[in-house]
Amino acid sequence: MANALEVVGERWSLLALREVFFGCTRFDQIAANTGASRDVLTVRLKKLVAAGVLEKHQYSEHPPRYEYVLTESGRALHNLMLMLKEWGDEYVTQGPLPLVWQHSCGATLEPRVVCAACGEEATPESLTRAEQVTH
Amino acid sequence: MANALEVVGERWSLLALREVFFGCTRFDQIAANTGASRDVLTVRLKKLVAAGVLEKHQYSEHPPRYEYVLTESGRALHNLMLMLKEWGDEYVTQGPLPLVWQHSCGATLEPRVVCAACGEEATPESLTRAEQVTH
DNA sequence: AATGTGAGTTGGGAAATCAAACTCAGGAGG
DNA sequence: CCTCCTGAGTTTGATTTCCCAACTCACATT
Repeated sequence: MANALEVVGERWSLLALREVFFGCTRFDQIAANTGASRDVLTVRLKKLVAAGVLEKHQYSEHPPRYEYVLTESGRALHNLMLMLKEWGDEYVTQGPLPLVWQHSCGATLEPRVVCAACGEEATPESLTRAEQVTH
Repeated sequence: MANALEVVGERWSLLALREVFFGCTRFDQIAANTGASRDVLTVRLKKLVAAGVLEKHQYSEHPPRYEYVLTESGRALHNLMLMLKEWGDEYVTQGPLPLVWQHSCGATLEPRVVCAACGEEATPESLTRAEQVTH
């Protein structure tokens, strides 16, 4: 957790990534939609690129224009963002939700975290420490 | 997401909550295990209590001693923390993982986010915007 | 009486944040 | 050709936060 937070735990990082997920990949859009100040956003995006979460692509040479795209590592943050939104929706946000996801099965998405092996929910009580495993 | 980050998005908040999940519920323990400075930790814990994520219980009157316990809202952060750890393990942490969870089914936990309705994975491609729903 | 512990407070300097203005490269319009 | 506009940052100067070490205060222990 601490390692993950080193990379995406600073203010604006996750909101910037949310914008990229939404297809807002350009600097000015991200700045406008997140509310981050431009200087801080510059630093955050550089850090995310350095960490391999985003890549900076030049999509036009004349004039020089850039966009930020997700790497695999960045795309893998989708689950984290779903849970963050879910918790916020459930316990923080008052009134109507600004966004509701519909799953391809037709239902309104209610995300659940399960064990990949057995499909049962991963609750705090269902977990115990395992012996060290080399990564 | 932004609302959730307002509550748990500041530095040390999630690490403090991790400690409480681990059963380290006392101020000095949390400070030592997270590395947060004591003054900042004081502010964070107060904010988490105010937000209804933690409760401060006095478990001894003479001498006066306190512990922080999770509310339902706090316990609901478990999923978020699992995903944060999972992403860090997968894309940030080098070398052996400091902690591996075993699910009650016997397998090493590999958390997956699925749609509660159909049990299929909730990928970015499987989601579309739904119409507004009152909370 | 002296020392220890838990749970913070306090103080001062370093670092990060903010908003607004500025830069720079390159169109677009007249 | 001259002026205005846009995207993508930089710069600047004024706040806020953060960090760390030392201090407090109420009890307990030796």
